[in-house]
Amino acid sequence: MSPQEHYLRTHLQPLILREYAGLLKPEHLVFQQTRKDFSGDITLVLFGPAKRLSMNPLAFGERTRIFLGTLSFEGQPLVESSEIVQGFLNISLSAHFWMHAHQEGSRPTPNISGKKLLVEFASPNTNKPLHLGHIRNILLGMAVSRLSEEAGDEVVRVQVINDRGIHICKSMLAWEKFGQGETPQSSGLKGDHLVGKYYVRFDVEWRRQTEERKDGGMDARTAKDHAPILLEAQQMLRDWEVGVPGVRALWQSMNGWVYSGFDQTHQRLGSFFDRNYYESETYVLGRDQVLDGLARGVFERDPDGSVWANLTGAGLDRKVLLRSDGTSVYITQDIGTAIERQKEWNTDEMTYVVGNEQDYHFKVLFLVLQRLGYEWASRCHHLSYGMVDLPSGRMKSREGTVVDADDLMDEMVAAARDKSEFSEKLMELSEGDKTILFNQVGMAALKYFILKVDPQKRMVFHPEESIDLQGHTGPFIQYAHARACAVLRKAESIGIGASVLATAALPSDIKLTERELMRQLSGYRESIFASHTHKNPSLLCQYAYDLAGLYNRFYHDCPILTPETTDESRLFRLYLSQEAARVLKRSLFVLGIEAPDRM
RNA sequence: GAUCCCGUAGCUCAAUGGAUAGAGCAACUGCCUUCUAAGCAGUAGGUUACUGGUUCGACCCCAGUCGGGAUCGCCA
Repeated sequence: MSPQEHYLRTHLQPLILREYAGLLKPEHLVFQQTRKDFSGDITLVLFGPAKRLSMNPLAFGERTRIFLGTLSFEGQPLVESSEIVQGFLNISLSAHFWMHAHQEGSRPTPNISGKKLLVEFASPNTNKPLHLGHIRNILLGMAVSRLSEEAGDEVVRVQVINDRGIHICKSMLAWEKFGQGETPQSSGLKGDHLVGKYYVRFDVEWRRQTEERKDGGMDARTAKDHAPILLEAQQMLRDWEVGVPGVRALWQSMNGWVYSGFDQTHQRLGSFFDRNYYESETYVLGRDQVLDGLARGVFERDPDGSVWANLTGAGLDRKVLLRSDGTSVYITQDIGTAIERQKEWNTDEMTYVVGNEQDYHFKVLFLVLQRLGYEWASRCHHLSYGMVDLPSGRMKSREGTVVDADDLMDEMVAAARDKSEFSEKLMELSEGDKTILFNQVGMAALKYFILKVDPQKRMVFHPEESIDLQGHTGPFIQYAHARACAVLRKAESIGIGASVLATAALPSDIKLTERELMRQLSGYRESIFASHTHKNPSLLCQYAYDLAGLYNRFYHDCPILTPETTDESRLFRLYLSQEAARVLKRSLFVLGIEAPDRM
């Protein structure tokens, strides 16, 4: 809740108790920011309360309006003006109040919540490099983590790396057959890309064999499912499982290449983990829990020996948990991992950042955990996000339309460089500093592009057009910040530094833009809170964009260091610049975006 | 077939059940000899897929229809 709303609610309480006791409660009041076309800061919607009181909205509004007129804030009238328009009470609060409110609301909650959350994200396979889909996942995971931290929680970041299975065997086999000993060192290829190359190579060979056999008269299904290279890969998986030393050694070295590649990508993205889980270690987990559940009658066993959870009562299907041969399936492992992790970290909440194609899987998983009697299952949350599509539809590795994460970052950074490499403003920067800057700007464009969209929704990425550095973008917000920094630098150079700014006070007269800037600043904490509770970074994106836009307008409307500006206004405007810069930088930080001082 | 998600300007996206549905891109018009023009100001662009319903009020909630996507494996 914003400071202004909180203040009004609190101070309207006496009126409510006195006049409307029993009929109206403070929570029945609905406030919203006043729309642009009307004058006012905050608006009380009159319809709801009026209805509860069986009153005319106008009458209720007028009585409230008069009461508000009697309120004071630190010895001065709280309300500057107010008017009722069509069932809305528009209230302008005093500049004096805004001076207080923006300081109050623009800082994160000071106290630690004591809550510990676990966020699982990224969770790649080790047979190919990361792509745009992973980027969305990772950025969401990092952003919700930071949001939680900003809201006062402790966060544990983890990922589960799918390092075993037929997919990695395919890469390994193809490398053995066609690789001629190629390594990242020998070829200069990034490790994950090298392994991905052999995954593709496998597929090419597999298709070749399939076609060859189809031409030989075999039916398509058999040709594909019994192609020699696939059989070899399956044999390799069996060898891996029993621990054949050669296979294990190759597996370790190829996975090692992939991890060093992933590390580079994560470093550029600014993502990190407190703990990695490897499926090669966790895939055996969960079996015991399932058997235990079976013994307790939570699950049922079919005649063929397979074990099932019957979820039909909850509107879902029956779900197999153990195969008839007693081995685990995917969800078995997830059950085991969740339980293990809860033991290890004892968190208050677990969030899984996973694409919405697994919505059903997580419904089942949480329900099964609940049936097993784990009360914390109700605090598990699937942060489901939509796919990133291309204009042509879904990315398909078969058709080579997958947007590679590293390539994409390179392109964004190159676009940032193209835009301003020869800009006069950056003349004094060294080449090294420019490189850092263009990285910051390019990555900001990419991250903001992803994060500004509601996670739940599918989004479309245009390879050419989406590389945008103007308008509703990350660089726009960075730019507002850099602008403010430039003013502050200049001020400092003429002797108005931070210590002087600390003495800034409200001038006798302020412009609308200055007031709006204070109002926007006052909404920071509320924005963090909303983004955090809804696990939706796009809300914070919108907030930061609005703040940046407002600062740009302020910058345009309110000259600061010019002679005609009075001393008190100059000081105040510098102070507002400092505050805007601070909150912009903080917002960007939570979103995982850097805020350069000049650009 | 069943279930879930989505459908808003030419394009990409906003809008706790509240006022005349907002931004950006693309198009067009202005604004740099003055603190950063990656900016500011403006023009144009809409039957919120469609049909009903709920109510003081619906892009939002409910029912149905149409379109797009996903899931429903002893795959992961």
